[in-house]
Amino acid sequence: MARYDPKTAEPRQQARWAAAGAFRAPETSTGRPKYYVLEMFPYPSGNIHMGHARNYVMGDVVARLKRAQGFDVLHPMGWDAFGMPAENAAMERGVHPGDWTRSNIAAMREQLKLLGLSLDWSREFATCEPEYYGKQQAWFLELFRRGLVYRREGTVNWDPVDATVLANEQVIDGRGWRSGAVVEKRKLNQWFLRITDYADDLIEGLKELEGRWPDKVRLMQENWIGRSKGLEMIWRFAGQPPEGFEDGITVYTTRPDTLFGAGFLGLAPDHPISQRLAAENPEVAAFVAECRKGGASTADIEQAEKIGRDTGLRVLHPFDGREIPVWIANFILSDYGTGAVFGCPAHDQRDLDFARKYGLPVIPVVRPDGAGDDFSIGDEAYVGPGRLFHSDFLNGMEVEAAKAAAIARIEAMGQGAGATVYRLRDWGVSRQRYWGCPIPVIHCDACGVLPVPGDQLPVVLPEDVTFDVPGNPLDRHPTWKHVACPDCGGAATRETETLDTFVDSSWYFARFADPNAAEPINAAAANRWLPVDQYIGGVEHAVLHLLYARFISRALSDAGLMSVKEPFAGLFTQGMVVHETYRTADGQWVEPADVDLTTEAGKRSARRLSTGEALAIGDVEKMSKSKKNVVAPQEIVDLHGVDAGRLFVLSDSPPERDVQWTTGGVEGASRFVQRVWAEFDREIGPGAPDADVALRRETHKTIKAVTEGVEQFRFNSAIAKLYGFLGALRAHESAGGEARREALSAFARLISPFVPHLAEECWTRLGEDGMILDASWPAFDPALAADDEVTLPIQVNGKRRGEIRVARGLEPAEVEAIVLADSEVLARLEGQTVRKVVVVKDRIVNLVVA
RNA sequence: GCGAGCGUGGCGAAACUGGUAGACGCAAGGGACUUAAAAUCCCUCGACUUCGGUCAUGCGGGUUCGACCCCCGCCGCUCGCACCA
Repeated sequence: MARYDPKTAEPRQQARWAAAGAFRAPETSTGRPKYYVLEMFPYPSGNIHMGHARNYVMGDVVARLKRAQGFDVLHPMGWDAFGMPAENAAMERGVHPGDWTRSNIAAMREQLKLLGLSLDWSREFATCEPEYYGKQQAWFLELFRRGLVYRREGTVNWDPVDATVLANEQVIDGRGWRSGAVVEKRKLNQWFLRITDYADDLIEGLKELEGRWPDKVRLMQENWIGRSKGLEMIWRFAGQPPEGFEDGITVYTTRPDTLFGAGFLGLAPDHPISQRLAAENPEVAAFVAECRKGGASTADIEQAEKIGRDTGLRVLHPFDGREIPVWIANFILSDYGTGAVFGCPAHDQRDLDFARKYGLPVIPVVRPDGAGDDFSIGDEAYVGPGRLFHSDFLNGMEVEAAKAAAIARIEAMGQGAGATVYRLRDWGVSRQRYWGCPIPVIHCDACGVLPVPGDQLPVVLPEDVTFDVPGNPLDRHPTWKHVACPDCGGAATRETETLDTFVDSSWYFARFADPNAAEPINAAAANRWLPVDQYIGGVEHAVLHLLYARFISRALSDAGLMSVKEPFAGLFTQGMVVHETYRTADGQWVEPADVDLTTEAGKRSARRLSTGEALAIGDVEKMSKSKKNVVAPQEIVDLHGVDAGRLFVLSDSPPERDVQWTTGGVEGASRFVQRVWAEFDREIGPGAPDADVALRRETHKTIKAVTEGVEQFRFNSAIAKLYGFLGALRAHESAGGEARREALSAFARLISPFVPHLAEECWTRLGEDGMILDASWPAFDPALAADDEVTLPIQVNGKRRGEIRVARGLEPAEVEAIVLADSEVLARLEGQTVRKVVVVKDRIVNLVVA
């Protein structure tokens, strides 16, 4: 009996698949239903790690299942190839970002191909090539014409050392992640995409995704968009208004019911009125500067004390005419609502803290049921339900009714209207960087901002750039930006900013439908393949990529480029691959390949193979180069074969959870591979009636369980069933003939999504001519998948006291009769009276005794 | 602070809709084969036990014939958002 040798079998099968062009998705419909499986495409950092591998293997399992179930499957791969690391490499090592990126792609493509994934490589593309980003420029200009792209001044994170804008994620504790410099807030003219136009639609769309997207991700998106309903109203000045603000101060509130409790009006330090006052009064200017000093990091905000300054301005309460003081306060956000609030200290904790500090009035206007007129506020604002009091025409109403009444009154007075506001901001897409998609516009002093004419697209990045000084290489390039104005022909300049790389990944799934189309999106192909039926990736993109892609799909659909607004019908967010960490006494990290683990008296210890020194076993953490706790796919392929690695990353934990990589675990998977082969390598005997029937039952049960497991993303459970089935094959070793043949045929097909190379070898061993890839998914016979006898546990007062075997489907009354006549059961009861018998069909019997 | 999720053997975990808790794997222990080792195969493996059982799914209550599962209150961990008016 020959051992199974993955080293020869795996390349053999991969060559077979490649020769057959097996994974090319059909260009035209075959009449079979379509299925689009996609994993979030990788950034070409240079190496495929186990986290990537697990992600793609999950997609591969789905792709192979769907193919076997008779779908036309599209399962493509590409590269999210623009971005900062390539420029960092250029700065640190003098290599061109394009060369660095393309050689990384080549290396990673080779590593990926080791995994035996059923990918349609004919559709591969990288977003850094003009063939892709040129099409992106084309649709960008279409959105520009439709008013979804605009330019305005916005506040950005500016890194003064690298001389570039940083995304929020790249600011860590107020410092640039690369330079370590304290990040400044700067106002810059920036390009924005009008994602807020789609805020409602993006929320509404989430409802349709219920059940196919994780609740968590839908909730995160909903919270990120942050829709809230309330009242926007004007407070008129008492006395002389400041120049230019004659109308009053507009505030937004979600608690118009508490208007009678107003204690002050608060302005953000950046509010135009604050700015105006600061310009006139150095003391106010000093205060505003003080507010800004706090720093933008979350920790700073948490620590920051509430500070404020009375402006001396007074506004009139719309209902009772009281004069209300106007303060500038550091805790009011300039970019939410209107940047101004009315403070109701009795019913808002922040307002209460502020009012107590500065001696402002605290007027309770909502009291809980049962509280009297003396209901007052201590250190805690009352935010619960109740009825209004101290509130004139609102008195006695419940909160919701009072909100509606207050809004109606303000509307009738012409001082405001009900309003909906969002937390979501428009998407700032400008980056002062080289390695990105050039924004295809031209600035002309005479004609303004103009789109690059269609026949001049793509606007291609210049190759000859330098990275020896900080800042944007495009901006200092000697010739690239100087062009003739497309309108007047005069001297003009190109936009030197590039697009946020999240734009690149917001439509690639549509480009995969036809990656060579002349137009950005081949509508017919996109409409045929989209939406992506199953999208798989990390949860870290819950509100970034996944929100942007939903927005861009809507915008492109509205622009007529395709007609699928919701790009990802199903989403699965997978967990990471984590590994123990090891370090030497002097704190150096040691890679797992150099570690020898032993267990003695239940205590695990680690030694460094190369030096023999003792190592400390550290926490289990996400695999990372810095902690050296990485395992390269190549290592696993060399040691155990890729099938064992594929099996292990899916078998040990549920796919949404992190999986801990252990050598023991892969060895276990490798043993399974060997045992499966050994089972297929045995001759099929004549059989024995009892064993044949028993094996057939196991076969059909397994088909049912594994199919359901894979379809529901319970890969670990499905694999456990497959392990169990191998046990059944061995337990019923006398089974033979058709029963065994049926069992092995089903087994080979059931394991094929997980260990496709082994499955092909087994298929051939069974005497099949074709590839298992072309075999259909096994079907189960429901009658065989269920036993005809069941074991019913017998409980007495809820404790298990015995069991009986009865025919499946036996009616409760009959079961009851059998149980009550059972001598063992009667002996158990010791003469106690049975007061009640609970029988759940095919499940359990419970006797309730006195 | 707000929101969401999780908590089960030495470890990763299973348990469909409230119905035999711990499937499957890892580690460990014992045995077979071997001159020996590796590999392979077989057995044991939640705790306690007077071997009848008893106790066990973070803790404390509750609902139910019956609770890992539902409800209430705690504790712990993870993630997201964070002065959002």
